[in-house]
Amino acid sequence: MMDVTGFFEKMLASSRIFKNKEVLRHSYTPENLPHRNEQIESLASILVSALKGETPSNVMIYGKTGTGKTATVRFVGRELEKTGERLNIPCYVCYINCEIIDTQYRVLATLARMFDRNIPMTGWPTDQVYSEFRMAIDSKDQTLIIVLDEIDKLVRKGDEILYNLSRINSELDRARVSLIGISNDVRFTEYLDPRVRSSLGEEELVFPPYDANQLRDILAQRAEIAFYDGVLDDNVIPLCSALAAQEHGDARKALDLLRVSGEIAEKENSEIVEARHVRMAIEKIENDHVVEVIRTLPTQSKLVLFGMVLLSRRGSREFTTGEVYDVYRQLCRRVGMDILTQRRISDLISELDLLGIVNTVIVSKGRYGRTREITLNVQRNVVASVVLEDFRLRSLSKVDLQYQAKLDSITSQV
DNA sequence: CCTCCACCGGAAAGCCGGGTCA
DNA sequence: TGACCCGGCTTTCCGGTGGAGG
Repeated sequence: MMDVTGFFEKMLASSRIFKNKEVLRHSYTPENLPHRNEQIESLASILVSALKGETPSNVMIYGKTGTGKTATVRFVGRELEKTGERLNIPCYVCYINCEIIDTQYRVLATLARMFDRNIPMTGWPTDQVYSEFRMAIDSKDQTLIIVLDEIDKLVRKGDEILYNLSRINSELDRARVSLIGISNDVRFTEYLDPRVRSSLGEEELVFPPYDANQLRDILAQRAEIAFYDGVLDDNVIPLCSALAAQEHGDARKALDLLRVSGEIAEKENSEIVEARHVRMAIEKIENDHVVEVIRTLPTQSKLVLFGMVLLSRRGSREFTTGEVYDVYRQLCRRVGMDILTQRRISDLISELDLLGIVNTVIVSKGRYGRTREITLNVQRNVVASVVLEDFRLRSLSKVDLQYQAKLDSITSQV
């Protein structure tokens, strides 16, 4: 039997990089938020009504991912609750992520459960859940701030819930409710009932992306807690910030980059994190992303992609829609899948282009027609190994080489 | 200058699984 | 429960096209 305790201790002791890695995760809400004072103050000035026993206006918050929307709301919400407690004025902030809780029923059930009501996962009429929730909160004089993060995800399934929540105050005697909606899509309100839209958008806050300098401050602040002193090379944080700033000023990406850089350094038992680790991290993140994208592709698209891998192993790097379609058809027969039309495959290829997995250019070869010229944009072996994970395509791995020979003989004849 | 290749890409309709409503 | 609807995927049909070769 292995000495497990010693094993873990050894691993822990060998980590000379991270002091507290949790700080670099998205879920962490820091003690203060650099470069968000303006937004914090605006939000606080709206929510302060709650401490005066009034109903705060509803707020819509817009901003791209990684601009600190959620962190700011969490932060201000926490301060509000703390202050309320101190002054003995009950204020509660209910945070709901609509990407996970994405139906009217589940939102109401989750809210009601926060007030200790027992609601079954499913089965009750929605009205009943609603009134259960209403009674739960109306039991005493209090202010409730309901935060609906990623609210656009909820709206796709109908705005009834928003309508109900936005007019709930008229059915309450003692409690007060106000809503905060968070969205990264500015246009989502277009699909709303005008009444809901105006009620929800009483106040609006916009979170601009961070620039490189701001990101640097954010990273520096977190790095201090996350890393041991002196393990970060001086140019690591500027590099991470600059790279993330190029890419839409997303603080989440910057933090990921920093964390992965540290993980890589740790794995290779390096004493310090250097610029080269950051560059490796970019590659790893990029690669993981590509793998994930390919993995979640429909099987048909994977087959098309696999055909492209085979084609690209041949002499020339680029190939046409027609060539891809021919190979694709043969692969379909091999694995016993339905053959889609060329029109459809053409669309699948466009999607792959959009995803950045391939590059396509429409070229005219005069007499020999007009077609897309396609090049693979990712490593062949990565594509092949991920595609072959698909259980319907397993049989291809054996076929691969013989097939390659056959393909070569066909193309050499032409 | 015209032809004609090999495909592009829009429009519309069919199919299918899932959800809704009376 | 069955009628109905919806959205995603796919097929069918078809007009459109840049440029090598005649």
